[in-house]
Amino acid sequence: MDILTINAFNLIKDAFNSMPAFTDADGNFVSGIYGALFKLKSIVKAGEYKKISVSFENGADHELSPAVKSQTDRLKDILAGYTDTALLSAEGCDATDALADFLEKEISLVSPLGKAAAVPVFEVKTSFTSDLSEVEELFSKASKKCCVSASSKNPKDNYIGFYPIVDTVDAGGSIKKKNIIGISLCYEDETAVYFPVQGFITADYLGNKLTELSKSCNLATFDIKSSYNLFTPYEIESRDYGYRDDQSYNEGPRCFDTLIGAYLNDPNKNDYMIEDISKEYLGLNLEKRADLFGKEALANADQNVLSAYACKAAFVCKKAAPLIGKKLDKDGMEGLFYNIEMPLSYILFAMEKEGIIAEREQLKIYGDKLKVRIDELEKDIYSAAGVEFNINSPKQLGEVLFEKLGLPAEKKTKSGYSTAADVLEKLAGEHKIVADILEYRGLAKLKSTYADGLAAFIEDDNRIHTSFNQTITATGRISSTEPNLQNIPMRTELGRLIRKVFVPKEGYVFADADYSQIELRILAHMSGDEGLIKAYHDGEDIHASTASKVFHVPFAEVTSEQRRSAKAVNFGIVYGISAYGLSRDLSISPKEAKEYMDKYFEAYPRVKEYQERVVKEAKENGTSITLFGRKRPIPELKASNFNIKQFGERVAMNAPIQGTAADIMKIAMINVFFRLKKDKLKSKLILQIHDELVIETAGDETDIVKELLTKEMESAVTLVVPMEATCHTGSDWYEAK
DNA sequence: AGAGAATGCAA
DNA sequence: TATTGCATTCTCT
Repeated sequence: MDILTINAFNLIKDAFNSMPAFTDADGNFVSGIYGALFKLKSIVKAGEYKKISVSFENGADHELSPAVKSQTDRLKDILAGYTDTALLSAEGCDATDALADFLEKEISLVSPLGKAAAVPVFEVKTSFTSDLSEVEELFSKASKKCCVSASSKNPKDNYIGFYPIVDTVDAGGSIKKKNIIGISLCYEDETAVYFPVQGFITADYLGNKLTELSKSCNLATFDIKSSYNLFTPYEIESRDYGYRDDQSYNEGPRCFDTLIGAYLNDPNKNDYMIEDISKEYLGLNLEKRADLFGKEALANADQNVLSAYACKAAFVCKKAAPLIGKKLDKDGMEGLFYNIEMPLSYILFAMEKEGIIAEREQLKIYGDKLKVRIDELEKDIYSAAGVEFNINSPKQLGEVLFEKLGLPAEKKTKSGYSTAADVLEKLAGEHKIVADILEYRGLAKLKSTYADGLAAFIEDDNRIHTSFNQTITATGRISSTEPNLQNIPMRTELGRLIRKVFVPKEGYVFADADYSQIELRILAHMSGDEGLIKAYHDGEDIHASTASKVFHVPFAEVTSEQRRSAKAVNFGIVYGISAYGLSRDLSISPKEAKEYMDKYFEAYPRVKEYQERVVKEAKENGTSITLFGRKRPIPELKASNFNIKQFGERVAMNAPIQGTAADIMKIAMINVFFRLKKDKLKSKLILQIHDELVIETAGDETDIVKELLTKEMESAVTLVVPMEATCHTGSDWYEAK
């Protein structure tokens, strides 16, 4: 009777809906929590009830918006912090002053300023329309309002923001289909409008409108790659030349991807969401897409909510683009952005769209073959162990090996025994089960990740369409997901056979070209080391040459063992070496490894100077930089923790080299792509694997493409050492590599 | 369900 | 106690 039970969901919902929403510094809604805590405090203070109980029971979960749900969860966490945990139980806790004080304190914590305050809000008016004549008129207005003169310098402060709404739906296997269900347009500060794909307003229609706009206006969006299936910007459509190291991007209208720009400005982040860009560059809290729509298909979303969201996003693109651009300019990355990354985004789109044929039946046969052997090994392992257990579980495997069988353990990981391959290899002599486990592991990996894994990505056109991601890596490399086609096995013959399922279409072959030691050549260039440069000019085997210098033996007398060691040292140098790391790689003592390194630096003194220089500069500027101006901040260098600082130093040594290699490959891709286009060849660029490009080549174009590919890669950049690329052709990827 | 750890594949 | 990634499986929350 004296107890009041309050439902938290209703509390949050009422509070959230009855006042202007605001968020915390991370962009999460907290106004519902704020209101709920405030109401609770009032009730406690009023003293009408002796006991208070907050219930988190909820019968209609699916009807709640994600924003309400997440705030309710957070409220639960907050209230769980109260000393009397009966607050959350049915009995309830006493409505004391202590509870009121606790609530008061929590109220002050739900805002970044220590008190709740409304944050800046979007002042843009939003609407939507599917009326053809209205849409026509709006596009025409946009075009007039944002027209950029083709002759005079582009001020780059006036953008038409657009934001496509893309719905992702499962299409079986691991395949996801992406549908554009509308786009929003923002061409003035005050208003934005959303055009749902509907009736006469088709995706094609909207795409053509955008292409038209791109002829005369600067367009800004977020993740432009995802809108290329809607439209091709005029600058791409009309382009017939490769990379240009000039400022022609200052003339004529350009497209601006705020995602790519934000990535270049801060490449260390893991993800770039438009909400973050809104917050960071404009100080505006754009609602998180997941908060508004949850996991529901956007096609079913409330048109008003979707429209408002899309409009605000377009507004963010319009307003953030000039600011992102200004920062790029200030940091000397405008050229990198306009001359490399923006055109590259289209190339990646085209490569994804093209895809690569994977033969389903061959993959199945391969997988079945693996299965036979896996089953055999499984049986042997169980009988040797005396129990059946999950071999894939490091925990269970560790128990079997190190407790049941009593093999000597190296307790290495946080959660128990390490069963990593290098540990197991050392135990191979102890028990015959170990070799079986290693073989089992290898085959299971091939089956699950490659045989079965890849098969799930084969679409109706018999092709795998990977995603190339341009804004993931801290160094400027591209990455590949769903599936990752940049880590198809190569080292072992059995694994390498997977590549046989990747074949060109009828009448075509693969042309596969890779750079020869691009990173070491870049090191030679950037360090200016005469010995390294000379070795490359003389066309020497660089690892043998290094071995000759490090071990002080004539070039002709270098043993294969010495060459192998030298190769490992060369790799280590590129990664930012430590004696311990090298010793582990070569299975030698750290002392010996240190000697190798000292001799290496004696042989190539400018390399040592170079490494010291880049670390010093990185410490001064807080960033590393590539030949083409790509920057990577290295906050680790300021750390007080020795290991973290050491890591920062290795990063400072590696990032300019790996990053420059990435820059060069991107330039080569631009040159290759637009050369194929200009020469109207049927052959298409389909894969990039960091230092390797694959072209699906029409049979009658084989010689031309081989020549073109090699030449464009080798001449992408001119360094003090020659760039060398080797091209092979074949009727599958295995043969072509 | 989602996160993190362990493992292993590539350049 | 070497650089950059991504996928799978297991395990815990």
